[in-house]
Amino acid sequence: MRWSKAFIPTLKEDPSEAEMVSHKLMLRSGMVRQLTAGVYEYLPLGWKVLLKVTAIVREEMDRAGAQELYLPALCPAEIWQETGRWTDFGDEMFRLKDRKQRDYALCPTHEEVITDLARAQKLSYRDLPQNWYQIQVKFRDEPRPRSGVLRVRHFIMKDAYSMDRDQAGLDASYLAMKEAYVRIFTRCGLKFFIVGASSGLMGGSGSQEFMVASPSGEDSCAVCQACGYAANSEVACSKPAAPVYQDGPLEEVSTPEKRTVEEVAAFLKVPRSQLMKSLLYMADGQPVFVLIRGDDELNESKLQTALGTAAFRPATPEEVQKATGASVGFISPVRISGVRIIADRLLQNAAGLVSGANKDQHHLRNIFVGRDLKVDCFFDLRSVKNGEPCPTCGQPLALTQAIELGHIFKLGTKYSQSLNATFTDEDGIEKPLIMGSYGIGIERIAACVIEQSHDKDGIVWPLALAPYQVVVSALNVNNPEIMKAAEGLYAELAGARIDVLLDDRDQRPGFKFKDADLIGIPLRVTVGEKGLAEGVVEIKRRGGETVKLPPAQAKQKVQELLSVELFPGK
RNA sequence: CGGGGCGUGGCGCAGUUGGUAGCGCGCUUGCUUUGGGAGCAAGAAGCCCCCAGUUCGAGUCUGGGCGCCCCGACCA
Repeated sequence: MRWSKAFIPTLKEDPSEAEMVSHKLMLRSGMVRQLTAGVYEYLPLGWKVLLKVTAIVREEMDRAGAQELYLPALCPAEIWQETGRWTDFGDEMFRLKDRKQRDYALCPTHEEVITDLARAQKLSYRDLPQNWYQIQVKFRDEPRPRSGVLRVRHFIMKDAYSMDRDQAGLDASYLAMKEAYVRIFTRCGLKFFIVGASSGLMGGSGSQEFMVASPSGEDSCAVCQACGYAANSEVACSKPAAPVYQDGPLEEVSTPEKRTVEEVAAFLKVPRSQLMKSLLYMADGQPVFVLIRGDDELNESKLQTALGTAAFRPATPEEVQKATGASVGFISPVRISGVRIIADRLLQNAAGLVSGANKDQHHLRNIFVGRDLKVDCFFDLRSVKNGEPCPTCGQPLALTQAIELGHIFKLGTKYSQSLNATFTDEDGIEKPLIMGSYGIGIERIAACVIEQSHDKDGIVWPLALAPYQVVVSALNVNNPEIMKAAEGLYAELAGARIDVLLDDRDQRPGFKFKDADLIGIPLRVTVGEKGLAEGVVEIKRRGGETVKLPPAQAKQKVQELLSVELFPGK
């Protein structure tokens, strides 16, 4: 490609809407432009990078035995209604009607479609296992798109779905995908880690996420350096020290206008850990008390698992009044009957607690959980805090912000059962397919690589993802000698099937260097008057050292540098 | 959905007590220049987010919308 003909609209200044480095650099390097909130256009340079990413993904998925197919993004409501997710997805699903007023969705994910495909095939155990994948656009009406290409409403995903006859088969399929993911992210040059994760709306028995540490990440992960325990905070647990409780007679105390944990603890001169937060939630339309220690934070992901439903929310002040007779801040399950009570495990056998008296401006002291209220069930409901002991080895856990790049799920039979997707086993009996699902955010890979690999001048692409591997900079297009040498090299490199860009723009050298650095091309071959006077061209690694050598040897040297970088360690 | 910020040439921004819009970058043309985002000269390019008001007169004041960004909530 000749730069003079290429559409690479670079920007000298940072666009004001961008906050993250990757966002700024993607805009400045002319990779992407925003069309509207959470919707991006990929310009030629950005698209080339995505093509490099998807090529790696395809190679590794194929190597792992998966087969590529292509499913529609437009999908009728019926199959979503069959699994219940027409409702579960709520506002996050883009919905539309056709001319006959039939409901459709723009698919946010494809379990329903793939399962529908599988059930129509009347599979035999002989056909199994199967693993089908696609690289395709997904639509999600995010409440708040942000961070450039990281959280968007329209994005490309590689999604794969495995079908097995039994759990052992699923385990093998899952492991194969996990290994493929490790290879994919490694080849993309990413530093990543794997955490145990919540299955959320997807359902199923277990899942893991592939994470890249980043202060801008939206997920928090608890990681143990000592034993390797790593989990998303949605599911992470810890072994906090067992508190010592002092028992005493239940008593009511006046606490005028003291509503929050801080206010009450300060007023009564007790540590926050001695308070019991009594939260009233509405779950599937029924009130439920959720109890947690005063110094802990309720983890809503864990609460969802405990409640077994996603349809829950904090009760309104009116609902609180109706259930307890008091206002928010002065309630507890003590002396309340007919309301389900769930509590964090740390409150098991807890005594001497302070919580609301169900009477405005009053609290209770010395609440003894075993005596004064009856908890229906204890769960782990609290969020892990930085530095708490690891649940497996006891060493301190570190909380790290991270970006989710991929997520793999053991779905089991959630979709095959609700959609009746079965196979016929050896014994002639139809059984539900045991399924797994595996996703990778394609754009996120590109953004995370930029986050991890850039300097003050711009992107530093690893060779595997670079839109061009080499740029030949002809420093003065009005000098025939330079142009002859540059054109010659360009033709030679292109002929060797190297992705090469010829900077033949009528610009000053500094301008060209800045641009080349900005878009992050790994190797730059500089053809200028200075060099030619000595009979050499210069080959410079992005952000690295320069070698000078005669033009005739340049191609070989470039190939050498490229092959070293493409197969690191070999 | 709560809180905050911002909408003015393609991009980054300025615009005073209300008086008919400007700077830098980019773009076009010419000349000079050519090793880290050149200089000079001449140009083109603006429904000042939209709609209503107030006013002789609104980018500026008032009201109502819409859009975008950030924080939180939410979220494979």
